[in-house]
Amino acid sequence: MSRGLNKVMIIGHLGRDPEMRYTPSGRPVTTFTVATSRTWNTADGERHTETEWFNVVTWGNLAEICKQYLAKGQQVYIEGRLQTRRWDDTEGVKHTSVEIVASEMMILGDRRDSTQTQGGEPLVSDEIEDEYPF
Amino acid sequence: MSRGLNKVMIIGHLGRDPEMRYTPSGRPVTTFTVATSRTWNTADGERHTETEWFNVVTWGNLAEICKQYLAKGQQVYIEGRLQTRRWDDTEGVKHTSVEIVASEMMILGDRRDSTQTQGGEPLVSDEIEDEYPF
Amino acid sequence: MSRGLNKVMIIGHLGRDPEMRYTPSGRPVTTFTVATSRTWNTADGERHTETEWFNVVTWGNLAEICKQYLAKGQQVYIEGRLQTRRWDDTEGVKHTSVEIVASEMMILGDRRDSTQTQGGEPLVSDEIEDEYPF
Amino acid sequence: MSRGLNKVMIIGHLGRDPEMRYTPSGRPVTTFTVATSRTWNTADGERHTETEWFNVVTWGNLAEICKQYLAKGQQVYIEGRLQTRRWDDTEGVKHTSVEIVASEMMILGDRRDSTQTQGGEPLVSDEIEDEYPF
DNA sequence: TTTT
DNA sequence: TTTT
Repeated sequence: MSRGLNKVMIIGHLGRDPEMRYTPSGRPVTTFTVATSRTWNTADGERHTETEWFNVVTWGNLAEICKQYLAKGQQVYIEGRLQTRRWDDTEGVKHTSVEIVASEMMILGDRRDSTQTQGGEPLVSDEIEDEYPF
Repeated sequence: MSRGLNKVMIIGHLGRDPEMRYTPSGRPVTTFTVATSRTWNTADGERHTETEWFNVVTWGNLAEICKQYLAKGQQVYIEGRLQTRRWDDTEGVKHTSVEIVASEMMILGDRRDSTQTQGGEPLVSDEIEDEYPF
Repeated sequence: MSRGLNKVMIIGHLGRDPEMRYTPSGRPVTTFTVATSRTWNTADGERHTETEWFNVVTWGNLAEICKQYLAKGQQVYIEGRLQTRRWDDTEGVKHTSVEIVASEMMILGDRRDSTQTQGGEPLVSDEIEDEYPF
Repeated sequence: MSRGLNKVMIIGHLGRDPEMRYTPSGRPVTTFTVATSRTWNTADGERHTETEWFNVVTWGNLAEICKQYLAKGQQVYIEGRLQTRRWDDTEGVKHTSVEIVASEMMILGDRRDSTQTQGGEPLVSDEIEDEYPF
């Protein structure tokens, strides 16, 4: 049971390929950015678009899956909680980082496209399927 | 139809009374902060609590309702989208603000308590009910 | 990673005390109902309220927690997935049951109230706190 | 402000083309079905898939957009509330229908594919874009 | 830095 | 009835 709700759900496109590293204790962490766009018409009929960028962090198994199957440009659904981190850099300047700690990820759209984006030969569905460890 | 999803849902308690102001064009804006707590046990059995604070912004009718019915300490459900604003202050220092632009608000728990918190006589449920304009 | 999203989030009040039973293999299952109300005004100024009832099912640890801490009338947040079950009864009549298989539960409002509802002495917050196994 | 939360969010594929009709008062209503699949591995390593079907109802502008841009097989995000309707048919048999009354819809994946699915010539992106009234 |  |  939880004592509060802190839930973020986004659908958008990756701004760059995911990056994976390991904590000193060997735990995988993958980070990437996701752009979500919003379009609306003003009263005078003009059309506006605003893009909000999210920093996404994933841990453990999900980190490995994200590293392996996600690439720049792909459309994804991400669910997680919002986390603000604050730190001082070596020159004493304060920094704040807001990020989504993801608990769920879902690749949207056609998977063949996404595989092609990662370079290499396009795979047929069955071959992709067989590769999926989940 | 939207082109991306940017949805935040939180349940927590107000850190202070809401503040309402008006834009130059007369549109009401109400802001307040909400704390959401998360508790978990580490592998060695220790218990941790972490609190994430959210800045909430509401506009129009919802701004007026929030000003009128919310108070410090109350438990609320807030739904909206995340928005990052960046600006330079008069000394040229860069600032970033992350806030939830709320589209839904729901008072949780017993309303008599919340009314008492706002000062004045405690009201019975029916009397409160009659006051609600929505 | 999931292949589809099936997510339900509700806030409402329990229609009756939860009921716990065990599967043949000893796994606890707790069920209860939750009412969520929606109020709106029609064009001609009349006010309407509609109540939607949800059947909630919880398994394992969450089932035990729900049995122990929830009671009729309490306000809760429930998150889970929607599941439709179909079966024929002994007379061959077809039945359909739609229920939320809960993954998250959160008691809303003041806990002292909820404890009182369960009968027995009202507890102060700290005492309740100590009892919580999660 | 709402008095309860009743929110459903799904991502899945349309089981058939949407159907639009009009109420006696001329209000458009579009209905379609969406399949959401869930895959998991049992303890003994077997893989299971379960599909949950949702009936989706949309009204007004959203109904017209869904009729115009959705087709069988497309992947969509749908957000709305769950509604149960009960009625007796002409032979006195009781019926129950559970459906999502949608408030948001988002087409996922590549739009060119979805347009092709609707039959006719595949369109290039710009041509599709120009057609979009929102 | 994404996408339509 | 969908999709991977």
